[in-house]
Amino acid sequence: MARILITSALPYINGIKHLGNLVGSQLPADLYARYARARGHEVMFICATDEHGTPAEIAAAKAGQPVAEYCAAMHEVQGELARGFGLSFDHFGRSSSARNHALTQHLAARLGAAGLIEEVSEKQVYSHTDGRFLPDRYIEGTCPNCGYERARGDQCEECTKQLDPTDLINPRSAISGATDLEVRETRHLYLRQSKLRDTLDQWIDSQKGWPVLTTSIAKKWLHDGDGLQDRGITRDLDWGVPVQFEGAPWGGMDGKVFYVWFDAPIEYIAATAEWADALGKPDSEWRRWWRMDEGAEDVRYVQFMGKDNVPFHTLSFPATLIGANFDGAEPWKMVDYIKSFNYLNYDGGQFSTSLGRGVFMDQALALLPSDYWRWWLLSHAPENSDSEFTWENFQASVNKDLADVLGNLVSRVTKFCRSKFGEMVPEGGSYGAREQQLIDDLTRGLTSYQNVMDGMMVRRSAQDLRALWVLGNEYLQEAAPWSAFKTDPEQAAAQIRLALNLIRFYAVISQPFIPDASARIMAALRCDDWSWPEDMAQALGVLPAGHVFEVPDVLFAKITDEQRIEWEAQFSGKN
RNA sequence: GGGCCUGUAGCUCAAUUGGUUAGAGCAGAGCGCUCAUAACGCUUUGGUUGGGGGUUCGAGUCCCUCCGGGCCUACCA
Repeated sequence: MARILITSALPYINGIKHLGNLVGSQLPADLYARYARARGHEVMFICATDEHGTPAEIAAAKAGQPVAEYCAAMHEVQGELARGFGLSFDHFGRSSSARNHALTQHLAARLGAAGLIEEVSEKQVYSHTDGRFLPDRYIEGTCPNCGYERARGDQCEECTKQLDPTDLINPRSAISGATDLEVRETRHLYLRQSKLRDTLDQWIDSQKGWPVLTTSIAKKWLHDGDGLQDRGITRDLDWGVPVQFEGAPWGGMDGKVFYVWFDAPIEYIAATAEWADALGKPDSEWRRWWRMDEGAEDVRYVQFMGKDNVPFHTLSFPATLIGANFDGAEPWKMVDYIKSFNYLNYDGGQFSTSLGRGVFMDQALALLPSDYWRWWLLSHAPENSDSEFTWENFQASVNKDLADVLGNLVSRVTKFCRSKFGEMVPEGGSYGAREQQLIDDLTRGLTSYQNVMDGMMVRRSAQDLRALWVLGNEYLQEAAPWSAFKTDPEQAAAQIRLALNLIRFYAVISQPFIPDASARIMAALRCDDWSWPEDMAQALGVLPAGHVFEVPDVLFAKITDEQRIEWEAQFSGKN
């Protein structure tokens, strides 16, 4: 038994996330958390909403709400959707929490004490109409290079030239279209992460077996050009963690907040504190997960995220934690493994919130139970390259894997038993060579499944699980209890007794992928023994002869062609 | 422009890191079964591994080059 700390990248607050966001971090993290718990490990699974930054303020303004109200409401919405998808967070926190305010300020002060904070004066574009400073990407204008009229302040998407906002001709606010822009001088704090470059480089090198995607992105940032650059960690915004606070080692920072990417990862820690608070536990309970000197030395920490999040998790967040321990007084737990994902595309293009293109979490749950989505998304997770959602593929995979291979197996076994023996595990007969072969095959298959699950090989795990389901159909075909019943009912009884236990076994091992269906199987079997199979023969004897069960409803109804066609049209984004 | 990833059967993906005849699932074809959600099982068709060149006893894997797809490039998060 180990202690495993799992965090999923924080979903941003400004709207409902689409399936691509889900499969890139929260869903695989949940798969791993559920599996780790099922294997008997002590798990702390943390997620939260990422609530600061310009987009949150703009989304709130659009919704006509104060930003705090907007975030509180969206947090509830996202939390409800997370529950709908069966995401088993130990705590779903908020980066705007008091805990995160305090911890972010504390860590910033520590970085200041370490000499890793620098005050920098820079010029930023201020919009009078919007009443705010505008990030480069929120300024639009004509590209001086190619004449494209909707170039953004950081880069022209037409000719890909890198730009400064001041390069733009006829600059305007992308939020309001206002042209009363002004360049103002403003002071900000920079994290001097360049000073930690070699430390970070060695730390990355010392990690074993990280995905190429993770290390290559980190290495790029460490060594590209002049190497790792210092980074501004404050912004001129209202909504966020105040930079000026009591005991701050700097002055004159009133009215500024920390940059969202500084406080967001810190929320992993703060959310664990929120967890303790919610349960009335003392601080020591969360600190034993995060402080090496307070019990976290045996914790294994795994992070899940999309590739766009990798630089912050491999560089700036570690720099924050390393810097905060400059004098050895605060050894924070650092990540042990970063599982990163590529993007999921939608039917030949990208998911698009603005165009209404693709399937979003709320829409998905309105169409089908979460297990359908969990299964398809996980079995097609974009681990090695971007992958693609198509309705045709979704229909085919789900119908075949869930309805035919697994659902129908449950159905044929329970219904056969009911018609021949009643809704009770039949007694009599004994297991022979074919049953032993099944046990051997299952043992081998389970070992492989466990290995790939341990290694967080998501697609491969789905394949292995499915292969285990198939073994059940193969066994039934060969054993043919419907034939045996005619000549030797006792043998048929033994075969069905095994098959009913097999179904329970499948419910247990499939639970990380399809928790609701697993729970329905277990309820129908009137069994609450979820113990992970350690010995296959024993696991297939959990339901004794005489145990009463009931035939469940169809586990997975098939997706019809009519439904598929309708959904294709509904989500094409052309309306 | 620079960097990284990627291209394998009609489709979605593997290939133990250079090692025998490139494998699975789906789709297609044939056979079997009749317990089951017209489900299941068995057999089977299908490949110049994007093109070309090179290194090697041996290349899907390494190198060069060309073509295609994608991502990142530090103030969206």
